[in-house]
Amino acid sequence: MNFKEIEEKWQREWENHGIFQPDRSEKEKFFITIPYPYLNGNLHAGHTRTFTIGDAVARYKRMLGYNVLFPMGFHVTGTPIIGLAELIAKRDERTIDVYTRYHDVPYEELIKLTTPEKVVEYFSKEAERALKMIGYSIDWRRKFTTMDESYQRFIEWQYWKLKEMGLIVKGSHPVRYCPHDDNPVEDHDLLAGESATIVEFTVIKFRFEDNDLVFPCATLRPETVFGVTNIWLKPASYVKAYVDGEKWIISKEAFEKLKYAGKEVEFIEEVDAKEFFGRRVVNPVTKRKVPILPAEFVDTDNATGVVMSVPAHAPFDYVAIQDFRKSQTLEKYGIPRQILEELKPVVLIRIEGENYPIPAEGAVKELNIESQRSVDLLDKATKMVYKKEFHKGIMLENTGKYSGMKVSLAKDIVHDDLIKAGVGDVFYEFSEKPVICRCGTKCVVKVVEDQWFLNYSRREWKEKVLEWLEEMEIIPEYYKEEFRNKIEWLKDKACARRKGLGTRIPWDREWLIESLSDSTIYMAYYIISRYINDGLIKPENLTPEFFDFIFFGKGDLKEVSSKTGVEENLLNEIREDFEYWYPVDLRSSGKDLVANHLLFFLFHHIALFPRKYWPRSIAINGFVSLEGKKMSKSKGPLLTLKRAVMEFGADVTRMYILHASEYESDADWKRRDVENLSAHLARLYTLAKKHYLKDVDEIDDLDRWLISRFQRAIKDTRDAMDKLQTRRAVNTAFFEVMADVRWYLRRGGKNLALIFDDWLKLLTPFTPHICEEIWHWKHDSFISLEKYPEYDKSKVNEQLETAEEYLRTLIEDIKEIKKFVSDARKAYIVFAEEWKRKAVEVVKRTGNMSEAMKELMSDERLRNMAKEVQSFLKRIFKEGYDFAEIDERKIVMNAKEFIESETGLVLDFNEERVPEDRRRIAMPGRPAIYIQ
RNA sequence: GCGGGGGUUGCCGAGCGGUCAAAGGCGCUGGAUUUAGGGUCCAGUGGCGCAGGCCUUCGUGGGUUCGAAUCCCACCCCCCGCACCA
Repeated sequence: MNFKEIEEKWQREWENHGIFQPDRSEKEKFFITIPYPYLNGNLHAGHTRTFTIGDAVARYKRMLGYNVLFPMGFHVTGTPIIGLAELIAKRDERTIDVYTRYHDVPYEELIKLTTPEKVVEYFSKEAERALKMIGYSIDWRRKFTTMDESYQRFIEWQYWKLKEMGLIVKGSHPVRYCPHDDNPVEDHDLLAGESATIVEFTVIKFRFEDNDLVFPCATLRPETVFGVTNIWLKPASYVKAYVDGEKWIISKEAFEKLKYAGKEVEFIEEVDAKEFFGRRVVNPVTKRKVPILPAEFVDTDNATGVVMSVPAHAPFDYVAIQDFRKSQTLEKYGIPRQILEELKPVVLIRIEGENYPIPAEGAVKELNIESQRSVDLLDKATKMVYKKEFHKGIMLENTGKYSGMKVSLAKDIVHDDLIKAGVGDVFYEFSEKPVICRCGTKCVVKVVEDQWFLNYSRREWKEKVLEWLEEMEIIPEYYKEEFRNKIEWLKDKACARRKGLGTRIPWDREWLIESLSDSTIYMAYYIISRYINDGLIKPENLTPEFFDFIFFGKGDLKEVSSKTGVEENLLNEIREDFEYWYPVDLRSSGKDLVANHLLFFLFHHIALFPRKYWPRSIAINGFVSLEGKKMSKSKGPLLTLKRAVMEFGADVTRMYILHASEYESDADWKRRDVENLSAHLARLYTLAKKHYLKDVDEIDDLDRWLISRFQRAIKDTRDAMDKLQTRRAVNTAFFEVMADVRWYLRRGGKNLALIFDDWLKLLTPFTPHICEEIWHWKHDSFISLEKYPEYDKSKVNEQLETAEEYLRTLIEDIKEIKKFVSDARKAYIVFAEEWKRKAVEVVKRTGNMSEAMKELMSDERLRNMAKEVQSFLKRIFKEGYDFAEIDERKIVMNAKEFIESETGLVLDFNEERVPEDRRRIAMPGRPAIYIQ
């Protein structure tokens, strides 16, 4: 058998007959979408998984009788494609290597892709080819890319709408930025510091006691401002500068950073920190005058380089002050020693059950820290204190209006209050350093001003989304909680970019709409795109009136027609299409999109469309790794969809990926397992060859058993597919049916054809090509369009199933015993005597030992063997008493030859030959076996 | 740290109060096959056992229960997200 040939043949046939191109009809519709892929490379195993699941569901639903729409488009918005084109143009070695080696792009082809347009052109063609090669039932009439002019009209319309609704606001936000490239930096642009996040420091302005010089102390713990005993500067050169009109003392590094922080900064002069030591500044909150002191641990490259000292709660500060006692530092700077008196820790946070009166002291003692040079230990101590106080701490009386508040709460409130009072500010800093751009420059945090934001933090919007979430089906269910949390957590999102491909913000054309922000409701665009692809709609027809009419039914038909230049009939047609297909019934996606795209997908649908068009369900699937290794588009390893299909075939690839793990968990692609799987599939084919076309003989119990078992497989498979549990579905439909089939054949079954049609149908969503092929040996229709098998309860025969199970156990038992008998020839079978059956029945009814005994003893025959009856009853109670109602003798007699061939023993039913003590073991459902 | 998920027999993974030594696949072992391998088919695959049995396992430690892989509590470990990036 040649998988490849079969697959190509049926893909051709499907396409020629257009069987996956649904139009509006009387049938109930099912609209399933998978996120369109981003085209900065070839489709890989991750796509393979998400798409195959989608296709299996699409095919399944189709066979259930739904009119299924399963469309696909391509995403090209954003910077990576541009970046890729640039790298290729530059002949970047690593890129060339990754794209030839992992993305399977031939070198000669690759080096031609020097513009974004060429990249998109190439990869979209490749993607479409790959998606066809694996046999997805996609309606290709609707494809598009997000660069298409028509799509841009659609996005512009959407953003005008959002703007009208007041959902787009202006704001600023911090980004990672390279001063050299003069551009924001993405993860893959970094040499170091990929995991660094942007941390927001609170700046508290301490003023000189006798002039307006500001010492901006940066802290992550603004709530401890009440415990400040002094402030720290490093004995080094600082900068005096105007910052938004104030004179600030800051480190040199901070001065550079502030230039990007959206502040007006002007250099005045360099100053030596020495000048300030011993002099005093005023705590803007407590008004206490505190001294400026030197400390080596101050990192001038962290925030402002000016630090407030809270010895009670900050181990660094505590230890630095201790150091004064041991060293001559104070003398060195001419500071009187009495100052130490002032530096006593001021405790301002209480923790229930805390051992040490001063938390910082406690941590320092616990870790045995001697000097401020033990930076690692001090970091650890800081974390310890911080963690404890943040979660369990309560603000003390000396914190004024914050007294009694939880620290976790007070922190933010103090921060906000400081800023409101004009004595606070923010300073953005990286959580880890260094952060270095590919060009070798140290990155900074830049605050981007006047940017457009989607106002996701708006309460009413969130409420609506949260409310709808409760109505939706989320698969797996536990993700609903995750969605709830993420909706709450979602803040305003910058939706505009300076660089990249995409659509310009229609009212501010300097900005482009960011790539996730243009992909929120594009499923609605699939309805229109087919008319665009047919040439019936041109970009110039896509006026706001057009979209308003199609999506909302807004406007007078005649007027809309004249304004858009689209015929009335066509407008109606498209409007009806939309009403028919919308909403999206299922959006199935990888779990990486939960906290972004899927949220936006919900938010935008809910904002823009009437309730009846809101998404019905979302499903989340896991990732794919390769031989246990994480895949990476830009670094490898990577397995392209195309390569998988070329090497293993479409059906094998599909079945493997569906069966590799259950829907929500991660799957691992193991080459060896994949190879093995083709053997399984080949077995199906071989079985078909042997049995599918055979006429069915008269049906016997064994056939009925197979049919009965098969009913369960149908039920289980459907149940699994309804929950998108593809692994379970494949396991049941393929492997477990296969196991039954093997038993059936081993038992001498001859009529496998009985279930074959239905078996093929059952498997069609998973392995459509081979099923289509075999099906056509007998039929002219497409199995892909056949009706999915239905569970028929009347065909389930419990008795027969129990009988087969009985037989299986009997054979196992005989084999088990046989192990212990050398030179075994005969197996004597003795069935339980009739009275035992009766006894079981009595026990079942009475459920009580003494009552059962009493009743049985009323039978004279049994009374004569009271002892044996009693011990039997004991045994039933001990071992349980659930025996099936089957005719054991008949079953064994009918299967005599089979048992003999399976066990290699001759069966004998002559009870005389069996010793008394063996014979007595016989139970209903479990005969005595004696082997000689 | 916060939030979500998870730790099952050699591996992947089902099971989620009794029918569980625990589905299915992989791997391994043995057998069959006009028997070189490979493929295919069949069987076995925790330990012990001269009779269908017994013993020990489901991250660790407790608990609830006649009975727990399954329920409760504590602890340990792993994965993912924490954003402006597709």
